[in-house]
Amino acid sequence: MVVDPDSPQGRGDAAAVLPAVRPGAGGGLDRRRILGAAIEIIDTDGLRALTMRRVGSRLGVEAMAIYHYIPGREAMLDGIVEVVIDELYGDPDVYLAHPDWQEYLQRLAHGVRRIALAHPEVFPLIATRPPAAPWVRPPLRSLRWMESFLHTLIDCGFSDRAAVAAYQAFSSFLLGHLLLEVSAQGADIGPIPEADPGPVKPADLDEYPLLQRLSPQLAEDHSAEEFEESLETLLNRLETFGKD
Amino acid sequence: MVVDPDSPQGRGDAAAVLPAVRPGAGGGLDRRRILGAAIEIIDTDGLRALTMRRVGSRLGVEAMAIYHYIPGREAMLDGIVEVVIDELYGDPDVYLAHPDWQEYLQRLAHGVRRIALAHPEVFPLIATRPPAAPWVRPPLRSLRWMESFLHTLIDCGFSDRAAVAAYQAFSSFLLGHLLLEVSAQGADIGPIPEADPGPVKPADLDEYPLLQRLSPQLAEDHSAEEFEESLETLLNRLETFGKD
DNA sequence: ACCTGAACACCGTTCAAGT
DNA sequence: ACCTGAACACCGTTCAAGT
Repeated sequence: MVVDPDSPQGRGDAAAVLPAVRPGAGGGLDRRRILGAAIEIIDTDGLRALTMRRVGSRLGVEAMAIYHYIPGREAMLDGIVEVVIDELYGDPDVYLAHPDWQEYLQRLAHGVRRIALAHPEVFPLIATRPPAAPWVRPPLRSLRWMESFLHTLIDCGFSDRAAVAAYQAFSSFLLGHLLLEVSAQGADIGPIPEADPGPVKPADLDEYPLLQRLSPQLAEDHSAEEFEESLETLLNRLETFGKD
Repeated sequence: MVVDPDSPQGRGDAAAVLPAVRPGAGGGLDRRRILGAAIEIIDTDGLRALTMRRVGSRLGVEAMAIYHYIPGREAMLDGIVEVVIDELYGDPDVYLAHPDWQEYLQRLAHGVRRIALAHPEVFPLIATRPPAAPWVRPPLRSLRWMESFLHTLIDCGFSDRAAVAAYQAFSSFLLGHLLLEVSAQGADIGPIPEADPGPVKPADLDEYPLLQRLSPQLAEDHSAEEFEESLETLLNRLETFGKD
């Protein structure tokens, strides 16, 4: 039909919209700076816009220069995931001593949620990249956070098994909720930021009387309250794990 | 690479000799057959191997022929998601009258789980493709299933609001659990089916004493039981929604 | 009516060469 | 030491042309 304006070959000026991080002179390339540029590109133009060549040009450099710091595109994606979840370490709300494990998990959950909402286009990557080991679960997919998580719970009297079960249940909760939340706000940027077609072509809804009746309620966004409620329920459930 | 041995028999000259009698028999290309080939490619070689050219060659046809049935790669991905979740309709365990909503949700959940495990490389697509409307939630992302879901619950005495809340909670549960489950079994095929590096380089674990101690337990796979348990918990929680 | 050949713009990645 | 130019093998997609 019509050429997709945000497809890679579209306009190329898109690169011009984002000012190069450090025009020309560029003080030294490094892994961290490259990953930062990549994350900015994803945040503004979506995953599909992430290209070795484009990351290079954002840094005032040819694509090939990147290979001196990061051994390829796959490694870049892994690095992006790592950098984004590491933002948790800079979050004073999370990285602190906590009175009890409930408080710890509350802060941790909200910290991860903040990250997901700040980088909605990156979160699917966090959710689906293969983890370092099969027992490392997204979205808390760093050994450091796993250690912290398990340590805190065991310190609070959880048995080893209960702590492990809690990690798994907590991961599944966060993954489901947050992926749903970012996907609802249009992650993966499907077609185009084109004319909003309204809430689904009404024609489609004709065959679904219930959807038609409920679509106003379906469209209401209660994700924040839902998150709090489900988190509360989860914590209560974990409490029963603790005593085994 | 190598010609696929179970691709449509014979050069397609047969189709030239025999005028297409029945679309979808032997030689005729159609949307459904194309999507089927695409799904087989993903199942066997992963998402990254899915290429217009490769789908074409699997069907004994040039890549460009596909564009007469499907308007591009994005549309193909959407079609794949649609076809895979539509497998639910063929599942007699699911598509049946049910004594109560608990039974219905149980069967539905297990049906979706079966699909996820049958197509672990497709599930991330189901999880992350932008849905038709923001209120359509993966993985139950078809209007038809949403209608069925809401209808069943409302028939069982749920209020409109409670039914909607149940749909959302159910979606989040399925998404979290199943994405975790398929990602643990190595979805998104990271680098290559190369030499298995064992369960994480032991060097990494040196700094994480707890992970070291718990790694045997972390590696145990209890996903099936966890699924049952969490589903049970969810159903109990939904029961409290019902009375509002 | 249905498919193809050739072409285009863009990829990731390599490697020898430049500074 | 750090980056680039040129090249290669692959993409998705178009369009006019073949049968």
